[in-house]
Amino acid sequence: MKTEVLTIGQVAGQASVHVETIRYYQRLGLVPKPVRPLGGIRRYDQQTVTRLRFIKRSQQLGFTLDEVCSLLALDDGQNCRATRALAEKKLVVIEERLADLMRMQKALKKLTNKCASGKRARSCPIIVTLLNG
Amino acid sequence: MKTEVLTIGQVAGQASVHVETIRYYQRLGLVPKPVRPLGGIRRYDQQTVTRLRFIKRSQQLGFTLDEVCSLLALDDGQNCRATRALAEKKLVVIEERLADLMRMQKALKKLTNKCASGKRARSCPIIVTLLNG
DNA sequence: CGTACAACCGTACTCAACTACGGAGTCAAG
DNA sequence: CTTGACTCCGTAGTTGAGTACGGTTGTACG
Repeated sequence: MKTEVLTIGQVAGQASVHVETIRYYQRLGLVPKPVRPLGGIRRYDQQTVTRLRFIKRSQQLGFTLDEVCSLLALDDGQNCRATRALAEKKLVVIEERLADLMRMQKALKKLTNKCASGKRARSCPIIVTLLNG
Repeated sequence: MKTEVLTIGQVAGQASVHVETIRYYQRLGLVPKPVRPLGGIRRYDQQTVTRLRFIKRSQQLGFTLDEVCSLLALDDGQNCRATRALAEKKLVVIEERLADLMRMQKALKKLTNKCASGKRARSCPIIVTLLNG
């Protein structure tokens, strides 16, 4: 049962990450570093690929690497409550960021509309707003 | 007409920024650096406060300092077209980020709901999703 | 055996927008 | 005339998630 057959480059290819990224994650402790046989190169198994995909998916959900660390600590799936807590906290943060961006969107839309509809005003309404609040 | 009466600290206070931030902006060329009288301290006028507020408001709309630089170049208000172009470009970026965050929000909501409604599943659905995509 | 391509490793750099630090000089109040 | 707050200046550190560099081994192919 020799599953450790992949080189770091092959793992990177399968997980669609750069080799350097894997080495970076190893430094952070997110990905285990297989033993290096005397004077040889390290070999990885499929689990590493799985773990990298886990990390990438978590990131796509907005988790930082630090938080991914916590998620990985729960990856036996037996701590649903803790996992859900993390997800809910992240959801709150995301909704705050959403509110922020929506405020910006609204303001910018208003400004560009004012600008577009301007009857060649003496002064650009965007600049005026930025100057005077 | 001696308008240059403020110290950097007073400017900072009026604009609600840190002194160090002003000095940083000066290095970037966003804020002019008044001449320093021989062996004295620099004095600022109200315009500097106005400019700092301009910068802050621009940032609140999502502009980077680099972009604020371009906006400042247009601050005579006579280049409405160029200004609007900047605002519209920014709007696009913001709407992309909004879409991204909304995707995350939706996914996280779905996951936490699954988790909440789980009849003590053997495995946490969040973890399972992260593991298997 | 030679060549070319990987892997290994540590260190340093990137981006943005600051923030911190340390030492020297200046200024106003008491 | 001293004290304490403030200013000036340059340099370095912070955060997060990598990316780049450069030199040394390892390895697969012919």
